[in-house]
Amino acid sequence: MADDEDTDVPLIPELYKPAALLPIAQLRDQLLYTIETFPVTIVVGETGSGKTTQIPRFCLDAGWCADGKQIAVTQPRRIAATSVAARVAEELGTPLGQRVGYSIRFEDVTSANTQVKFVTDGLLLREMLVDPLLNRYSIIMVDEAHERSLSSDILLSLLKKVLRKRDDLRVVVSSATLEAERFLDFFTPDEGEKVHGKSKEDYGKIISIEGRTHPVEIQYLLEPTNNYVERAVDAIMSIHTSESPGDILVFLTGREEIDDCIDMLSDRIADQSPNHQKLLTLPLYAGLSTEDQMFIFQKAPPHTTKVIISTNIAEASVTIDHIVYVIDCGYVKLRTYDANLGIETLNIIPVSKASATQRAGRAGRTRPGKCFRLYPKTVFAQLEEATFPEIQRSNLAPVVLQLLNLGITNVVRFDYLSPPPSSLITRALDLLHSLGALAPTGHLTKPLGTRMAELPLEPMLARTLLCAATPAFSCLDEMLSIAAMLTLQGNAFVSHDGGKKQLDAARRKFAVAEGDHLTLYNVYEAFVKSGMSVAWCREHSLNHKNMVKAVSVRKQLAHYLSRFGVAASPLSSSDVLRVGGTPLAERIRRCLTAGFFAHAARMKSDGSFTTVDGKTTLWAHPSSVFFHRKAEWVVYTEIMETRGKVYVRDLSAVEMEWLVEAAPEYYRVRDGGRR
DNA sequence: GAGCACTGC
Repeated sequence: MADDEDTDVPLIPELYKPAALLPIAQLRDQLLYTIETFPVTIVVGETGSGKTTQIPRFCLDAGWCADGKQIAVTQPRRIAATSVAARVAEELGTPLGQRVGYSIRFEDVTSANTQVKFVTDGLLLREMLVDPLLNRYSIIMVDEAHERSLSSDILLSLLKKVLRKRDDLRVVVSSATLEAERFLDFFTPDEGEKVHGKSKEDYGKIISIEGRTHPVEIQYLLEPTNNYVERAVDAIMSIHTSESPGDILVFLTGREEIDDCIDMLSDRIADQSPNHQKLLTLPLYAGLSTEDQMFIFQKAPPHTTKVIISTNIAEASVTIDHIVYVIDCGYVKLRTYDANLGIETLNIIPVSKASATQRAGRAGRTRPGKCFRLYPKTVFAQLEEATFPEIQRSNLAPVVLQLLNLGITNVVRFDYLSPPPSSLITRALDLLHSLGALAPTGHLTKPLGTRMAELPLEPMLARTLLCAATPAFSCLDEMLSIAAMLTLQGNAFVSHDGGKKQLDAARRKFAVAEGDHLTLYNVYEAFVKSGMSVAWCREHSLNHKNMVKAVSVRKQLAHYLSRFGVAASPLSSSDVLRVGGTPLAERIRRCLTAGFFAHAARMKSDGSFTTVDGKTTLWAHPSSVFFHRKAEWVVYTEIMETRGKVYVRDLSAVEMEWLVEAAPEYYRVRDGGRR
């Protein structure tokens, strides 16, 4: 099997099946007819239907690339784009990167001969800045659209606009059943309206493809439970003692629950007789190092049942073969954004029916399976049909900035698949205005606003980086490293052997009194000096894969800046440390203030912080140097509420005067009693 | 005092 040998891909995708055996083969002619006839085709297909690999092949064979045009297939995740491209290339018997290729951030495996290109949806969005009508493509297929990710939603809106201008383009949207009608309605013209001579009826069509999964028997609890972790342990033990042997996948919501579950399970296993079939429990969540994640793919030893206890990562991002039993707690941890407070919150909420169905399906991939839902059937009936779209619960500043840069001036009346609440858009516009990206006319400022939009960074960080290049701050080299480290979102450090103490000790070695940003800078510098060593990372509890990613991000950011014609000021090495009498470390913190002035807080005597308006109490995240140390004013780069407590991460000590200097208007208005 | 679900440019 090709997939097993594909060492570049860390997680092994679905089992290989000969193309001709897939149910989709029988639908070939109907699919091609629909794509030829209708501008929009909605394909409804379960996982395992072969739609992602076969539809591009059919279109290729039918001549959709004859005139030098390409077929693009978008994926929400990098791993999917690369692994599916590899499979299609193999099926066609061509080397990857020739007729079939992929393009993801930092990796463009395509050539002049490429006809079918797999891309992440975010990357295709960026491509629209250069080629707004996507003229090089004859067909664009948006896969996994039912996941309703921020970028696939925006992409669909933009494709609708492009279709109004290009009658030769075909759009294929692949979706789970429940959302298909919604997608079709979105694309088709209104009643009585016509687009390129086509009315609602002849503009789009839905085609269903059956999957090839095995039946999964579903069982429910009779009564609701208030402790699903305990019930999960009960269910594991009951499968272990009463069902035929088979690997088990358990869905819980987060790391702590997973650890608890494993602890409780090991207590219960200790009671078992030694000659019984054994249980091997393995945690799975994104925060684990790659090596630890790989354990789940290893075959269990003889007479051993694998029990994988996972977050939502196993629902769509990671596919594990040979799972026979699924245990679903019925909840998921989901991020929402409070536009009034500007705070993101991680809440545990009930899953949607679509999610529950997807989770259950994980049991039937290789043979008939069973799914145990840790809630009553009546509860399932009341679940939402689909997960709340990301666009309705996110900080929209990055999206709004991107739309404005694409020339969409009225972001309020933009044709969203699901319009976000206006408070989210207003908040985003306010922020962009305060950062100087937005002119009073509603257009992006030039060059600041357009440059901020082009950088693959959130707006506050983009502005910080652009400020770093100005003579007053002169700290571009340093800020590039800091920005790259910040994109790791707190995942620079990792505990290799589960030792929390070791991790904290490693962190302390790099810590400096000025705060977390300069600490991150020290980590980056030390990593590069180590020769990007794996052993060095292990010794210092650092995630090597992520550190390498920071190096790539830094390179990409530097490339953008040089394209803007922005470079580090040509200071001789003796001048670098002081500019106009200001030391480097202070310039860096002043520069951070210029981008993150809206994220200021003041420390109280008990070690907690208050926001500038005095309304919210914040706590330094335990990973921050200010978890132990004192400061007065700080700016922070990230804020998130978990379990009723608001945590800030990545803090730097600043002076009140710097805040007023950085944003006199912002702070004056606040003193005047806004909000 | 004690901790981030998951993606992506």
